[in-house]
Amino acid sequence: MTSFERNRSTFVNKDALSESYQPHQIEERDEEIAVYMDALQPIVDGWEPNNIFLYGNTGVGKTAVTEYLLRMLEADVEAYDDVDLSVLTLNCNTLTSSYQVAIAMVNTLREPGDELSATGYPQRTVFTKLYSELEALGGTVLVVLDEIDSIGDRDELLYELPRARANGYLKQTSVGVIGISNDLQFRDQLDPRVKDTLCERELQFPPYEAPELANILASRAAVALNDGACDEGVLNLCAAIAARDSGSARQALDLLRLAGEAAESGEDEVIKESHVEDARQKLDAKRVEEGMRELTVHGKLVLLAIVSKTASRQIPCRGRDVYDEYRRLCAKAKTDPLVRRSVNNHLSDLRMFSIIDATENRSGSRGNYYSYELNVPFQSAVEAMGDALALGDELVRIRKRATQNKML
DNA sequence: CATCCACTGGAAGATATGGCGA
DNA sequence: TCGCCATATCTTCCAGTGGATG
Repeated sequence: MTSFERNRSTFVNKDALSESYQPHQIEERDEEIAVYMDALQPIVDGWEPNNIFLYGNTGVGKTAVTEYLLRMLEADVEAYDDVDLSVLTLNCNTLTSSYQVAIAMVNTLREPGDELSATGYPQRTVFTKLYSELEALGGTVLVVLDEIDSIGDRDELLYELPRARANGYLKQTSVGVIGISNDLQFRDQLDPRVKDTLCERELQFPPYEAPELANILASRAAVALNDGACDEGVLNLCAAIAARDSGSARQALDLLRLAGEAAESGEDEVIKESHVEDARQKLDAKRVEEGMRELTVHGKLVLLAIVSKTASRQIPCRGRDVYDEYRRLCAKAKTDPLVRRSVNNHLSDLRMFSIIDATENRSGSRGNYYSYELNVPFQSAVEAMGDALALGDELVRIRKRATQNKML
């Protein structure tokens, strides 16, 4: 008689290493928490809330600390009858204007089925609808706008919201805005009037250093992993890698989680340093795939042009040659090619995603231009292209050339 | 020292798409 | 239906760049 048995696992609770996990204690952010609590204090005291602006790279604890403190604040404020607090959290990730943020806010406040559509209304109308939703809540409303930098320079809402009461749009409700930004430049490019109010209280989260990351990892590993599931040095290695490239706890935790998965799938009971190396490559590949998903058809064609040049070892490759290859691919795909300027835009997008790299060439009377090359493993790029372009035979040829040139 | 090359990238306008209200 | 509204993507135009060249 056979039976099912649970695999002996590296993990006890893998969730403790995932993005959504909320730890009971926040490590290594005591100073920030103290300043943050001070900025939130007026709410407890029954005064108008401060507007708070947080900035720092991804994975340095801005969102985690915010969630942690606001949960605590909501619980603690229960004790006071005269404080009526609501928290409205919104990730502005995919929202590219104040208009869209306002619509998303209204929609989170409304019942399902009664939502606004993404376009069609004048901006003023949307703001008015937002005010009436906020007014209906009453009391103090904290609006948390995570990744607020994605609205770029269309920041009217950030001007409006903090002034809503002063301008008579709200009577029953006081609004405090907590803006969270990954982009350090965003603060500086804000309209000066916005900066004055929104950045009333500012809080910068510096990148984590390696020892701090090691502590964070240790405390999560204690919950997530079996005792002895981890070789000496693995935590430190994850911490060191993450500290060097980003200072991000997110990256450190991802490395550990993926290393654990690599160990499990290799039937190893213990995570070793080699598994961390695997994890790192996986993370790289994931980054490319995610960047790739954002690309339009032409963005992909431009990238494919560079991939194709790479397969023939004709890199680094100047814009002109990329463009020629791109036009050839467009003809294959029976798509009208874009003009050169637009392809330039795609190239600079790809550069922003760090999928490609550009070096400046200044050759005097023969002009200045960029030379492009892939900035990710060739393999990951080819795989992430998938067959979205219906250019299967072209992909086959690229792979073949790459094999001949010993790229794969 | 002016000129030139071969771009880069900002600005503004065009086009297409999807949705509102009358 | 029509006139508006917002957005994404693309096009057109063009000023700016800076080392080599004569």
